[in-house]
Amino acid sequence: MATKTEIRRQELRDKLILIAERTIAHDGLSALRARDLAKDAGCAVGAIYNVFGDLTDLALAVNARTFHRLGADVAEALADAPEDPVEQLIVMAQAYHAFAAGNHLSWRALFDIERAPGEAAPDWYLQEMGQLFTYISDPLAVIFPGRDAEELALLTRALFSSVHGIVLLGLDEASAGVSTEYIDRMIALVLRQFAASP
Amino acid sequence: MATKTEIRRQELRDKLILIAERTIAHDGLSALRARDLAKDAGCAVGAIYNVFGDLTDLALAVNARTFHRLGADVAEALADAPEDPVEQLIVMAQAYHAFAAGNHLSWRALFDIERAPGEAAPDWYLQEMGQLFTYISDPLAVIFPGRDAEELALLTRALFSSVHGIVLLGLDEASAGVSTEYIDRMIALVLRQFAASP
DNA sequence: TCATTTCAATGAACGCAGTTCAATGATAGG
DNA sequence: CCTATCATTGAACTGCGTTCATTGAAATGA
Repeated sequence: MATKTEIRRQELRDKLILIAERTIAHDGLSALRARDLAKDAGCAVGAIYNVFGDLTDLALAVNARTFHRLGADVAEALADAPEDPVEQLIVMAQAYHAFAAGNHLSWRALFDIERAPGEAAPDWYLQEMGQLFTYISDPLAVIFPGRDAEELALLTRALFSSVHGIVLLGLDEASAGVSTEYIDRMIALVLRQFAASP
Repeated sequence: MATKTEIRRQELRDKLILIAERTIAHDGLSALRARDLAKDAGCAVGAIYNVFGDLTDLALAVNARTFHRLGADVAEALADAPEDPVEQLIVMAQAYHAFAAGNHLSWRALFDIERAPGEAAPDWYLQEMGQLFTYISDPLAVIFPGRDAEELALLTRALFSSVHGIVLLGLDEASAGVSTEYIDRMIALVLRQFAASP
């Protein structure tokens, strides 16, 4: 049964995630502080630890939502993309870039939580990642019909990592607002060049 | 004149950098603690702040040395590389990977110090980065003789970022020791494919 | 050489984090 | 309605980077 306590727990959980989401988006992961969180949520600091193991667990809950939004953005871009598989790759990669640029601090938080060495990635992470990889490998299979599954998987990972690297280093020095255009050009350059000779 | 005080200052500086280098290499940037440092160096905690503005300055001094070692490794690999420009790119990228894998925590520290938004990157960073970019753009100019300077610069940045991304995400899940081989294969795949149609 | 000034070295103390836990208060079951 | 249970509380604990009044050594000039 759903006891009164359980309901309050769930409500506090949701409220904390919402506040943490706002905090991370505005001021970054490092601005997530237990006392501020408690004040904003109208609860005691200890209450946070009844609902989350620690602040990292809360941040991971936020990351799960962020990753989900990211996946949705990429999926939407793919749905509106032309049929040409190379253009599909470019559109998705630029959607990835647009999300990272428009949600910079939230996106950074996705990678700024280091899990202990040897610890497996969370399930939702693998899930969403697998979805993204499918979006990529489908057009790749059209572009490179001769390659076997293992090579396609390697290509998929490699391309995702490449786009991620371009966006990561590009946004790092995006103090001037100039670089957004350059990042999109780099993405298109790499992907077009990459797919030019099947 | 070199006063006794200045000599002691310099000696302490060097000793602290050495200890910090060891600490970061063994246990990562987050293991750099003022009190441990002082104990290991045989000085008071306050003495650290006579020589470095704060612990970040010390970590940056370590990073400068790490980046220099990285540049030297890549340069050495390039010196031993065959004449074919594509192979040169691959050899350098794999040397980058080898350095990152063999100096994982030190290499991570290069990117884990976030500078304040709007703040320019340190001079030594731009210097070494420019050197690396030259190593890349030279073979690229041979592979793509038709492209103009701006496009070559963009290609250079894009390729560096791509390799960086492949190594970064690859090493992240290198809990199992399997992935080293996969990372090298992804690098070769991307670079060969990229350079296949000039 | 010695007196005096100057400035480096010290480490206890400060502020600010995350996290804990004994005391308190509300809730669920009889 | 009573009572056992368990959630909630916030002061206290720990550990961190950093500071600063005090101490002591080094440089300076007579």
